[in-house]
Amino acid sequence: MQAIKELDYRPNAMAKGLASSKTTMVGMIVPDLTNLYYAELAQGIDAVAKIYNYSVSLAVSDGNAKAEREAFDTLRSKQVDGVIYMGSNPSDEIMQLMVSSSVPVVFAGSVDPEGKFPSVNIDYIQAFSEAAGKLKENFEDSKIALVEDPDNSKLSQLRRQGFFKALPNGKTYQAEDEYQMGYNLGRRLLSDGIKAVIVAEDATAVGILNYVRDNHVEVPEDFQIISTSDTKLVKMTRPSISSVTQPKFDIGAVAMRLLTKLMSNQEVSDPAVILPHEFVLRETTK
Amino acid sequence: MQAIKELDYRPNAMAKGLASSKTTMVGMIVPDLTNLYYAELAQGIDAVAKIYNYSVSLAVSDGNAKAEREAFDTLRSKQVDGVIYMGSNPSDEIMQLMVSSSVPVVFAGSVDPEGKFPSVNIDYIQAFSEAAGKLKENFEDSKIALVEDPDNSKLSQLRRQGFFKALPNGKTYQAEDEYQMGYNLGRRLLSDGIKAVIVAEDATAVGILNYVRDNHVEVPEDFQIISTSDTKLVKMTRPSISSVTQPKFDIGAVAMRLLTKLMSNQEVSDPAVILPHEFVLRETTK
DNA sequence: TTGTATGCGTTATCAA
DNA sequence: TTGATAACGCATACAA
Repeated sequence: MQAIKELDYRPNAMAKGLASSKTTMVGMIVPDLTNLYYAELAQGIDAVAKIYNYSVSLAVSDGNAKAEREAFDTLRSKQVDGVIYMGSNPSDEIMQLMVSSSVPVVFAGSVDPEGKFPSVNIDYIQAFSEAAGKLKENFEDSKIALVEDPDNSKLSQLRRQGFFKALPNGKTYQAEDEYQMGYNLGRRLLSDGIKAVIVAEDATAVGILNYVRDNHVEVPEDFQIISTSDTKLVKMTRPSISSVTQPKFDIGAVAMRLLTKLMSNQEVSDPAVILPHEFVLRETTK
Repeated sequence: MQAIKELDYRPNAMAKGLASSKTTMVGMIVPDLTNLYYAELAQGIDAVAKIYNYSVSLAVSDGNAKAEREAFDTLRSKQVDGVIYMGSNPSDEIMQLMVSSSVPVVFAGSVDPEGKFPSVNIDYIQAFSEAAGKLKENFEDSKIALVEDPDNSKLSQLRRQGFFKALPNGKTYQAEDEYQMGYNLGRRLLSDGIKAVIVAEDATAVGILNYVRDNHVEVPEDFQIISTSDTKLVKMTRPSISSVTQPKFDIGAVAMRLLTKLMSNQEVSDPAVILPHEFVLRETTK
């Protein structure tokens, strides 16, 4: 203890890792850090990683299959003890890699299409069904649309399932998760006579809102919007956007906690954790 | 090559690291991932880290001295080959740790108070002076305010220096980098008769804008706003916010590139890189 | 060029 | 309980 002070000794993590075959490092695969949804998940992940003394190795996947694969590969070569996967549409390729890799994986705010991995999510079907229900009161089905990712991911399917459960005759539109894509879509929505939308991604929702407002349509009088991630964004617009809320920080935190259990071979009672969502009424609905 | 395929052999990064005393891992200290300014820097960092085959180990510092210290400590124990520091106000503590640690450090979008480390930034004095100049045309000095972080960091000093260079009789207000803090400050600004503000942080700027608008003040007619980070946020508000633009992705990228040079002991010609900024006129100024 | 031993800083094993 | 020693998987230096 004396010497440890005097020499400012610090254990060498690599030697430790080599000998114990544990790195106390987890990989975090994330599509895009500038997407606030994932950023907030990441904060939750980081927070509990700290508590359990894990470092987190970042791997931005851009949501494309190749980068995703490479991200997972470098994580593996780094001998991470586990990985948190985020992404709306995991490629078949990475799914295969993951199942065959033997490192524990948990999905955070992302749905595993085959249900092979533990995951933490909200009940998307229920959430989208409820959101659709709010709009049903004011408009006929055919005037209400779901704006979803162009991918045909399991997540998209769940959202659609919930949406159609409440609105069997609702419409669907595709737009990538970008502000400008939403803005561009606004034109089509208006010309198609759509009166209300549920939007899968916040940035897209803001884009739609701005297009609609820029074209002098009154919100919520003549057009209503419900967003479904409830990031900081939707509180910053005017009118502010009503939204399904998700406990994003907690989703990340619980996912990471789950992973720590897996990494220490503890039993996991329920591998598919569902956290509660809510609905916040703001100014784009009434 | 045959065997490498058959056995799906992957080199063990730890053994490699132990033997070569290189980890091909860099640490990234970031105050808050949900701050889009840092998120965009991080994307730039990650992009060139990939190119040079470095992994990046994430360490969220919350901008507080203790967490910052711990972040740096765990990075060191992980034997990272270098670290990218981000943060508006590095504590004395971490500065000391860094100088005494012998691992290469570069500051990205963050100013080193003592100029001891290589860094990548814009010319804050110039940028804030120019921004202030735009407002000077329309209002008298005493009606124009700089909204800055409450910390008295070197960065804040530079901003102030630029601001006062153009507006010797300008005012200053403090607000933490949060939407709500900006919103709250809005009240004081209006009651003090302020007519135009330059805001150091985007989220704060949006808060001010919304307060002002919510209280039926016309923007830009009766109140003008200039933001200075130009994150996605400022394009999403209505009116959209005029802003000093920063090449955030590039700042991160160049910082990481610089770090790779340092890590391979190459000479670095200019350790304090200044990247060009611009000004984008949007709807909160005229 | 190809092969062989030694060291990297720990953990883990086994003996004392 | 303590102490010595063999892995851990790769680099590196040296010998063949």
